[in-house]
Formats: sequence, C-alpha cells, structure tokens
Amino acid sequence: MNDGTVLMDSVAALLRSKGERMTAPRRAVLTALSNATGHLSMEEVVTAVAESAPSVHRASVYRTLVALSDLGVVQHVHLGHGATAYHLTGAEGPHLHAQCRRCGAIQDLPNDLLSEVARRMGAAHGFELDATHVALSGLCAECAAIDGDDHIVDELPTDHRHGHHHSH
Amino acid sequence: MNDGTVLMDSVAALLRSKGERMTAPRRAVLTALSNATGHLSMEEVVTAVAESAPSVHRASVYRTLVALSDLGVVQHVHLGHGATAYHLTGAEGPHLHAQCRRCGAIQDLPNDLLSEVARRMGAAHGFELDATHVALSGLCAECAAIDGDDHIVDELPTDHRHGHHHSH
DNA sequence: GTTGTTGCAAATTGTTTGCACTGGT
DNA sequence: ACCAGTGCAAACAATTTGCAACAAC
Repeated sequence: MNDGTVLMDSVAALLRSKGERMTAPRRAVLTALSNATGHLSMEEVVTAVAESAPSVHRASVYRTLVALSDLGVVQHVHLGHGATAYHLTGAEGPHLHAQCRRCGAIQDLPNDLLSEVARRMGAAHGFELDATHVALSGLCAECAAIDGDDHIVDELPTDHRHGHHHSH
Repeated sequence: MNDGTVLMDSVAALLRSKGERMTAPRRAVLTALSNATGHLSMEEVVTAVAESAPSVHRASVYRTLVALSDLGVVQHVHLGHGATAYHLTGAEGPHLHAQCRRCGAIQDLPNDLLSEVARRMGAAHGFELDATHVALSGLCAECAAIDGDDHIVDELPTDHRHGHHHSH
C-alpha cells in the first residue's frame, strides 16, 4: 500500500483541466495500478479494484482505463494473445516487454534494445517503430531449458501474466 | 486460383500419418490460404472458404485452423490488437511482420532484422526470442507523415488488416 | 465398421452500450 | 444545478463445445 496522494492530485488536476472528474472508481484504478509492481491485465485490475472498492463495476474499470489512457496517464501493452496489460505511464520509465509464450512471464527490457532496429526500419521502409506498445514473444530462460519436451502453449490459458510460473 | 494438388496431397499424407483425415473443409481452408498472397485474418479465411465451399461452417474453420497449426502446416502471427493472421508455413519463407497502428497495414520484414537483438537478449537474459510470432507495432510511412493531426487509432475498427488503407 | 470430423445450436468469455440515477464541481 | 461518470442489465462480438449425423479410411 502506497501513499499516492501526489499521483491522485495531479491526475485530478489533469482531469479537471479537461472538464472531467476525479471519482472513486478512478481513484481505485489508479491505486491498483500504482500498488502493482509491474503490469496488470484487465482481470487483475478488476480484481484489485474489487478489493479496495467492491462496489465499482467491471464496466467502469473498462471505461476508466480508456479515460486514463486518453489522458496519457496509463499505457497499455499488447501481449502475445488477445490480452492487454496496463501500467501507469512512467511508472518505471519507458521500456520494452517480452513475454514467454510457454509460461506467460513478462520480462522488462531496456528501451534502447530496439533503437538500432528502429533506425534501420525507418531508413529502409519509412516505418516508425513503437516497440513499447507490443510485447516481443519467445521463451524465457527457464522454459527454453525445459523446451521441447512437452508441447508449447502459445495460446495461454487466459491469464498467466506477470511473474514466473512453472507447472513442473 | 492455384493448382495446389501437391500441397493437398502432402498435407493429406501428414494427416493420415497421425490418424487424422483430409476432408472438404480442410481442403477449403488450405485452398484459401494458398490462394492468398499474404496473411489472412480469421474473418478473411471464413469469407474465402465460404466462397469455395458455402456449406462449411464457421466453427469448422476454427477447428481446422487449430488442427493445421498443430500439424505445423499453418502458422499464425499475433497482430497488435486481439487479431491473429494465418498463413501457410513457408508460404514465403520465415519473415517478420510490422503493423501500422493507425491504418492497420501489415508490412513484411526480413527475418534477420532482429537477429542481433535476439542474440543480445539471449546473452543478457537467456530469453529466446521468436520474433516471427508477433507483429511489431508502429506507424507506416504514410501514416507517419500524416501523423499527429488526428488521433491515433490503436484499437483498430476490427479488421483492417493487410493492404494499405488511408481514410484521408 | 470404426472413429475422426462436421454442422448446428447453445454455452462461454470478453467488451461495449443505453439509460436512469448519483455525485463531483 | 448541471452534466460527467456510474451501476446495471442487456447487447455484441468472438470463440468454444456437446452432440447426433456423416463420411474418410
């Protein structure tokens, strides 16, 4: 549990400056995101919010996440499957993400990792890469070791995100 | 319209070797994928299949795509949003994909583009990158030019895939 | 004839929306 | 007091699944 008054106030100001309002659900979402170490899936946000404010409806979490995204306060990262992870902008600075397609663990990566590639893509195809927006896919060290013995999941069981899990 | 007899036969053999069967729906899906120049979304596969075999049910396309993926005959690429694109394995050799988050266009990229990065990730984090499996995100040349003037879509209207569209 | 596969409809899962009401400013 | 934001339920969309009929082998 974090103080978070500063965050709350600055976002409140930002909201008001656009004619929007700071409300309990929005506070709850912000709290959830700021207490989280890393990234949260929709489901995780909903769960976290439910703990601190059970009356907040699922739909409001969706709407809040959109609102805060528009504001630029939260960012989202598309993970391999259909899942999306959310985190406060600048929570830990801009960085890239890689997700293990077997265990679902997310790994943060330095944001300059792809800068050379980005430059090359820009030069060759005019494509302006935004690598922070989608997670790279692959196998984490642990899973790469276990590797081919049992078959690869790819379509994860709909929610292993974050943290390392290893079924065996 | 392509011949495709060779493909059909070899897949049929592969299927039989695993106790599975070559059926009309599967042929239709294979035909759809082999006639396509690039990648097809589920919707596009369904549509293409419907043309050559109207009696084939949506659900069978889903099941077929899974079956053929397990077989290794088709591959899928996760695009920015929840969408997934399918293509025959080796249709045009392994390659990377980048998707414009504004217009949704998909760009193929040489498969060695990330090899240096992959090496670095392997060395530093033990992460075994499989870059062909998820599309990179960014802005294509055209959209980068238009750029910031109207707001970026990101969550695409559920189906601009493939080919360039520019609403204005 | 056996059994993998299909078509269909119903069940899931994930997200959005219309609307009357509540609460921030 | 005004109107953005909320809770709720219903609408949507996308995908999966149980099952009887069917067809590949």
